[in-house]
Amino acid sequence: MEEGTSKSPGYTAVTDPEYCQKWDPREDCEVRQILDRIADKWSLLVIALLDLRSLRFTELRREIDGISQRMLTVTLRQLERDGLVRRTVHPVVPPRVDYELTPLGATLHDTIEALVNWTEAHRQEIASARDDYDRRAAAAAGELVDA
Amino acid sequence: MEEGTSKSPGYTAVTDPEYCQKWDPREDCEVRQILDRIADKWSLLVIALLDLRSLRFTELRREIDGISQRMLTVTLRQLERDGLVRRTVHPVVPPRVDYELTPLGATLHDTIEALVNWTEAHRQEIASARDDYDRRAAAAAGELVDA
DNA sequence: CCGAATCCCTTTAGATACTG
DNA sequence: CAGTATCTAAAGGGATTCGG
Repeated sequence: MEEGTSKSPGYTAVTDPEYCQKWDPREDCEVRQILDRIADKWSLLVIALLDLRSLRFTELRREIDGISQRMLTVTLRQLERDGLVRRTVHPVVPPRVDYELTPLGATLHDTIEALVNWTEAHRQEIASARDDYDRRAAAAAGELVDA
Repeated sequence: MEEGTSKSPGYTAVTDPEYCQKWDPREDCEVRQILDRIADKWSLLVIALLDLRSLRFTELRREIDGISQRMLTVTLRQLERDGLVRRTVHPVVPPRVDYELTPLGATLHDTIEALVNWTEAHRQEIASARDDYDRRAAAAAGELVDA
């Protein structure tokens, strides 16, 4: 166990201090901080859409059903700050702001695609797992009433 | 463009109605619903840890710095409901509850590893992008004061 | 008109005390 | 030990307003 680097690059023993430090949320720009940004409800959606083609603010808003203007603005600013998205303001009337992935943002393509594909591949299993769980929970609640 | 399935399985044109419906957050167990669960701050961390080995409640709590008991409980319940995590209660004193990935949960290994590896590989770029952004923002604020 | 900043209110997360 | 209950803090959504 002295080495343990060949099999799984990002994974080591849970008790490995280096592993724990890497995940420490207090360190600036450590894995947790970045993961919290990427693994975000809206960020992921924005990146997935911009990976197809560059879009305007309103186009994104229309595509992402349920997002508020405020959260779209906030999300885009965070992604811009992290260098994943480029924001281009066209000084025209009416105003036009285009958003596109930067080269860095584009490197997320494979990763996000993998995530989306996994989700699509397993949604039926998850749906039935939820049904099972809910049915059991309902049954357990029924027993409590009986008792 | 009639086919368009060879290159990128999960990706189609933004205006494709099927693509849009797939992402509709109102549909039960559609992609968005599942993605919101997987691509969650704590869920991802829990799954990554359980992918190494099964852990007890308190072990998870200790490993995931910053998580509250409540959010760990909530997260684990959601993952259990979705069939990704199995919860085993040992009827002993003091009580002992073990959490492990189900076979379904284990299939997330590659995907999550890819996400973690991407994060590790690009954290420097993101850190400098943030510095750039913040320095520019500060400079812009300075100009406003001057003006 | 579009993009975004602001205000207000609701929902959710986080901290802590308590229980089987 | 492994949670639940409760309270407080913060994030998110909606409507309005403003600047270009």
